[in-house]
Amino acid sequence: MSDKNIQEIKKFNRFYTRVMGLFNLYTDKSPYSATEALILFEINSRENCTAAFLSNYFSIDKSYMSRIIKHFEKEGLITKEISKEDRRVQHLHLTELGISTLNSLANRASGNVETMIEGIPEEQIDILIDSMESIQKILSRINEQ
Amino acid sequence: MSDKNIQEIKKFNRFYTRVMGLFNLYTDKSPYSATEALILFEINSRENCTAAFLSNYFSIDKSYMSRIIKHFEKEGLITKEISKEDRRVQHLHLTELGISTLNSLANRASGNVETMIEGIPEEQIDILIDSMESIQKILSRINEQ
DNA sequence: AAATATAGTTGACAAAATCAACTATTAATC
DNA sequence: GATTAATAGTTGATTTTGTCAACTATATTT
Repeated sequence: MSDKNIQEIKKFNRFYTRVMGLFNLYTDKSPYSATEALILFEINSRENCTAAFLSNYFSIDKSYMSRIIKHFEKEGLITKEISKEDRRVQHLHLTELGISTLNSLANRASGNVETMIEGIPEEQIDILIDSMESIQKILSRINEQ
Repeated sequence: MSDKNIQEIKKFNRFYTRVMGLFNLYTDKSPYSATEALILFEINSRENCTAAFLSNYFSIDKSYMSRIIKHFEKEGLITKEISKEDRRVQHLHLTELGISTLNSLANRASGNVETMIEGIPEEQIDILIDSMESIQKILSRINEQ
């Protein structure tokens, strides 16, 4: 692999790290961190999501994950339900409050994205979206759990 | 702006957040955090870099930045030099040790990027790089300090 | 000269994350 | 089928990361 390519990818990583820092998606003025928002999102998206899955998926220590989940439960955002097949595992589900909290975080994130791209001409946005889709497609192995 | 586009960008943000988490660029098995690595990188890249610049550039609280810099100084990675034009400001410079530390962090990051893209065919990599360049170009307003 | 603004520091604190030890349960091996 | 190993999740202790407000020193504005 050419070193030039590696350098270019690293440059993009630095760039995009900062983009996400500046538009701290989900996070600003919210009592929930970006990590917590992403976790809520996954709990909502997956049938029978578990702490072990989330811990592995986000490479977050299971003890920390346990505390985040405990916190969500205490706040009334989620419920835990012990699996019938395996009594060690707990399926996670958003409550009504959890769903509406996630929605408000998601709306905030949408607002931030709008700010991020405001003023960019339509055809540039199309290129942006295409590029983002390409990157995901090419790196999608990562999506495998 | 179409909601579909917003959703697609948010999806990419979630995706790439995780990519960066998994390949925690710079960071793994290193005594320096990703933030610290990025700061060292900037100090090295900019003439007369200052704490105020870094604080603003990365949206990091100036008190925290002050401590990170103090830590670098204590470790012998940087030196501070009071500006002649304005005695409030301190120009930051990497020492030899700072440079070699940054190099070793950068090598580690390169290794991680290689792992990230290994097995991806050449022409896909080209698309990946092009896409990354497009995104940077389109969002580059952000780079303005 | 006085008021404001900026660069950086410090103390106190809070939030985020890690590590190791632990319980409970299930799966694998003898 | 008993023993061992593995997995899901929890808890306590601790460290790292980040925030907030007050402060000093210098520079800029009025």
